[in-house]
Amino acid sequence: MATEDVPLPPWRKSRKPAQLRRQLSQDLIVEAGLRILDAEGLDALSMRRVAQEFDTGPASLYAHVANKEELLELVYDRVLSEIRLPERDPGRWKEQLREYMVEVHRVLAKHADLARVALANIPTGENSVRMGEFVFGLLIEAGMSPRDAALSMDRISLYVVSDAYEGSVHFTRMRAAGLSDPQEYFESFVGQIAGYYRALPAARFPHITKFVDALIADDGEERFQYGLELLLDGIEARMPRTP
Amino acid sequence: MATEDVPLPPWRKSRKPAQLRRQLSQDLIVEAGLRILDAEGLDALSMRRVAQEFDTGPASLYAHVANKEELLELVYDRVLSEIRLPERDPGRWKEQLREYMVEVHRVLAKHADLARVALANIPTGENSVRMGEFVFGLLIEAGMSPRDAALSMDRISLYVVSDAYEGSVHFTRMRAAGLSDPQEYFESFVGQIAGYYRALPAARFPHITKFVDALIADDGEERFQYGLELLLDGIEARMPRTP
DNA sequence: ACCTGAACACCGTTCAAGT
DNA sequence: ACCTGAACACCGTTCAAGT
Repeated sequence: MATEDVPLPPWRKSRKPAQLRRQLSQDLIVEAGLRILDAEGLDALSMRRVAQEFDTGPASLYAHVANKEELLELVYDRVLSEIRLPERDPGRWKEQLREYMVEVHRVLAKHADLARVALANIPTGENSVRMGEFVFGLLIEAGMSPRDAALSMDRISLYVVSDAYEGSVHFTRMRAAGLSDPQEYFESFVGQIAGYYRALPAARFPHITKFVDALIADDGEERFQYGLELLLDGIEARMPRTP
Repeated sequence: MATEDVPLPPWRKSRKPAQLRRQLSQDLIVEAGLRILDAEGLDALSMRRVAQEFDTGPASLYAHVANKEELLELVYDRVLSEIRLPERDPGRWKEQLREYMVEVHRVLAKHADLARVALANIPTGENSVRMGEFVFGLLIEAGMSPRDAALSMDRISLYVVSDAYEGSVHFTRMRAAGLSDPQEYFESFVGQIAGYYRALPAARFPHITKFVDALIADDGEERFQYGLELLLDGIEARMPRTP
């Protein structure tokens, strides 16, 4: 993959001389991991698959990363580095917070089911603290108490990451089903859910069966927005008055 | 594990006659899976490990469950069956919703990292719809529009499950570290975080470094409660006036 | 219909041996 | 210091053969 070798004639035992060993590095490994993640998903991102990218075995990676967990955290932080943060403007804290959440969500959604890494690992990489300083600082400067700001920041992060992960579950299922058109997948999935709801016994499930249309009306993006506004309104209620 | 056999003398080839084959069933398999989950965590819950519980190989399970995913969903629904729901009282919708969220969170937290199954699978088992009918019906009866009720229910579920999962990540780490006292783990973990924050350059991270105490003040339970109230307040703001 | 052993195509990590 | 092949201890699932 790395260097395009001329293939050896089949009767020659293809033994690479030791001098041609690949020159690995942590950065190269992380980039390869990210490529695999984007193209094939998190489940395909194995140590063996990454090593394959350098025509070698998985043992070669352990000189540059401690283990798979560290590799995933490095890939995660690499992706977070794509997030650009504006200058803080506390007077517009609500708009800025909304924009921030949408931006983080967008970047995570771009990279398959990477959000699962964040959920499973409580990341503390460079970019995580950079983002933490932005949100925490914004809330503090807008007048919130440090305790409320810390708690709000924490809940905001959980919400964005968990919703991004939920979205990626659908994406992964779509890929597993061999579909490539999100629209097509979405309609067939929603159709199945609707059919299931309609088939439920109305006596035991009166509200679900009565309002199936409302239950399937909103897609992932609208659901994300709704929860986002719920949280923002809750946070606003805890913000000191600024009339 | 299942039947307490008298051990064979070592010189006897211990070959079970075919008539003594285990009598498997889906229920027995699900119960065994739940036992393993509770005792050793979700990562230990493999088809091979479940089969071991019946002194057989993993292939034997496939007559009763389609695959591992189905087994996990069955275990998940089995756990949800522990949740008791009260009579709906729309006048107390906020209290009832709070109690519901706390109850679901409590049951999930009891069963290791099972919440991961919910997050990865969009469950549609019997108990999921039972819970859905409760929450959706409560919001409808309290006067909410079907659309808002559907969206609110969806966000509530995501919040409870994702927070339960986040909590279980700590629990799993505690077990991996060989600790058994949550207090001990919590203090060492929080101590590490605090040390990391304090060591950050104050020029780039002025707010984090200044308010370390506030950032580490609240534990998982308090963070869960805080987000819960954020959501409830947001939902209340979308509820028609009832003065 | 249900159960089984063996096999297939994978995993992450370790270790001794190479350069 | 960095890279490697081989091995270890695992996975989920399939399949032909048994009862």
